Amino acid sequence: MRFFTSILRTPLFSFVKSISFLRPYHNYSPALLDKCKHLKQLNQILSQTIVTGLFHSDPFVSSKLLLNSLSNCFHQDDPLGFSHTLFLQIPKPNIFAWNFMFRAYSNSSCPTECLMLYNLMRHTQILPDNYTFPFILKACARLSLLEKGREIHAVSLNLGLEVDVFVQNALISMYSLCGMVETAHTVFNALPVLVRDVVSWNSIISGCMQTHAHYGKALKLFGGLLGDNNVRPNEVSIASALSACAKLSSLDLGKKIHAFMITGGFKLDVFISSSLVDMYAKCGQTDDAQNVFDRIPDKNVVCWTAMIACYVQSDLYKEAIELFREMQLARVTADSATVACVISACGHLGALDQGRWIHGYCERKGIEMNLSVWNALIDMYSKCGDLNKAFENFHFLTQKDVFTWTVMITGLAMNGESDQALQLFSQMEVSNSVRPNDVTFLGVLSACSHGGLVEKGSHYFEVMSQKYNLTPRIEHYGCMVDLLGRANLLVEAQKFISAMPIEPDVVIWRSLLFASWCHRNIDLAEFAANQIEELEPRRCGARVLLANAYAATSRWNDVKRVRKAMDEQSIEKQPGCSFVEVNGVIREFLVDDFSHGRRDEILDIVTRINNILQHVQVDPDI
DNA sequence: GTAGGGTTAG
Repeated sequence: MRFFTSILRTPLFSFVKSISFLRPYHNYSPALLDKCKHLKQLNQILSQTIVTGLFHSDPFVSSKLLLNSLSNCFHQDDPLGFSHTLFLQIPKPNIFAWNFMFRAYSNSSCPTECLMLYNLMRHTQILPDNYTFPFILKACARLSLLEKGREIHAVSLNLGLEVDVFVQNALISMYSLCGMVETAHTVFNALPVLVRDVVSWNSIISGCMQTHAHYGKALKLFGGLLGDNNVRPNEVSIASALSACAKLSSLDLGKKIHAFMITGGFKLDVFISSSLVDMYAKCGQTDDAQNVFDRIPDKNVVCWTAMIACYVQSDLYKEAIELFREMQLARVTADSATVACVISACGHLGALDQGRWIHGYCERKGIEMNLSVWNALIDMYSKCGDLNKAFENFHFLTQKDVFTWTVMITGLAMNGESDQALQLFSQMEVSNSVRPNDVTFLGVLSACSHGGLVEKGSHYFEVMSQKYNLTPRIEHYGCMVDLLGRANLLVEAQKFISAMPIEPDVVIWRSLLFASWCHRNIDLAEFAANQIEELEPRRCGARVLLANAYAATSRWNDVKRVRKAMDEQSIEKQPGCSFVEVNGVIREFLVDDFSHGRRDEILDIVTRINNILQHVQVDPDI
């Protein structure tokens, strides 16, 4: 192909062009071109049209050839290069040829090229038409070029396209993707009711969803679409509405839309099914998500990822990794969204070997390493205790977002590096590129708590609301109680709880109970345990801690009393549980659980597994 | 022309 591309630029090409009038025209056949699926065939036809002169004299022929090369996309590394060269050889491309190029570039990885070509066209006699504008506006939207978009809008008005529904729909999308939802609404409202179609509705709905997170507004608009007698919603409308329900965790409405879909005879395609899986997942309905997922016949990467993400969101990390494995066996290649979820699962399990393997998998499979993946990796390495590797990746990133800073700060805090965590937070503030959010402050406060830095903690608690206008959530109050409690400031901790503007939950009382136990304050421990019992009468955690507190002060009768009460109410102690990675295999261990064998037996099994693994050739991607 | 999945958390 490269050979041919270069031919187009050579003097030989000009020579053939100049003698082409000598040849007859009858070799070209449009029907033949429609069937052409290989570069070699296209080259043959193209050569014929050049030799016969048709390529340069008949705009229909050159446009048809261009369209064929674009739709076949012959070269994977540079999918549009060949077509672009071909296009430049057309002496006076008609509007069809221009629009083919605009369409291709507006969907490509370099939409800028679309605008460059548009500028080129504006220097010719050819005027844009109603097909041109949607492509150019899409390129503006993808590049967030609001001013350029406005300019194009003005040109379209000059050409009298204010009631063309294709152009208006593209304007709605462009304005909302450029952050101008209000203007998008103005365009939508200005469309005569009989002109509006389902794409107009879908465009304004997804506009509300994408950049400004106006999920409630999106659902109201979906209601408006249902009430529009001239338009019937389609699969795109349903997918957007489900996505809004997912974002709002609105299970009732999500179920209603699911029912509406079934009764309305909508096609349950892989797109809608993925939205359904996600909706049930975000509403905490793992079983329903699983049911929908199991029934999807041709599962693609998106629905696999939606289900893996569902497991991660429900803290089912082992299941998430297992499903990823099944996805490998189904020969579906993961993408950046999938690996971000799976890496997160590895982090939560402390599965460093698996996490490293997935890092390598990304490199082997050429998965796009976007910021979400790097953030998940940094988080995974620090959760697994490999702070050096986490830092190495953190420093490697030239662009950092609020997740990047937050995972690193939190990672340092949880590894006991409080001073370093606070230093990094200062760096974040100085860099002034990213604004910390409420989760960043959870990291900062937990660093203070683990380092016993009471004054600093109180300072940052103030900074959070006063400087950054962030309202502390129950989690932040929890950090503060933990901070005061660990520092043996039990009275202050109790006062702090009383002064909280929100009702304390069990986690707050558990922190106080734990601190009271550590510092042997039995009265306060009893008080906190009572509070927990009121909130969670069937759970045993508080009583176990209280019994431990009595034991720590040798109050054996009280220990017996608490244990007896637990027995009488048939409340059993929940066994502690932890995950251990043995040569990349995640094993779950419970306290007093010998299902994996006794210690020497476990070691024996581990040795045997190691021996087997040494002699087995495992496909590294399965 | 419009559509689905992702990273941080006491």
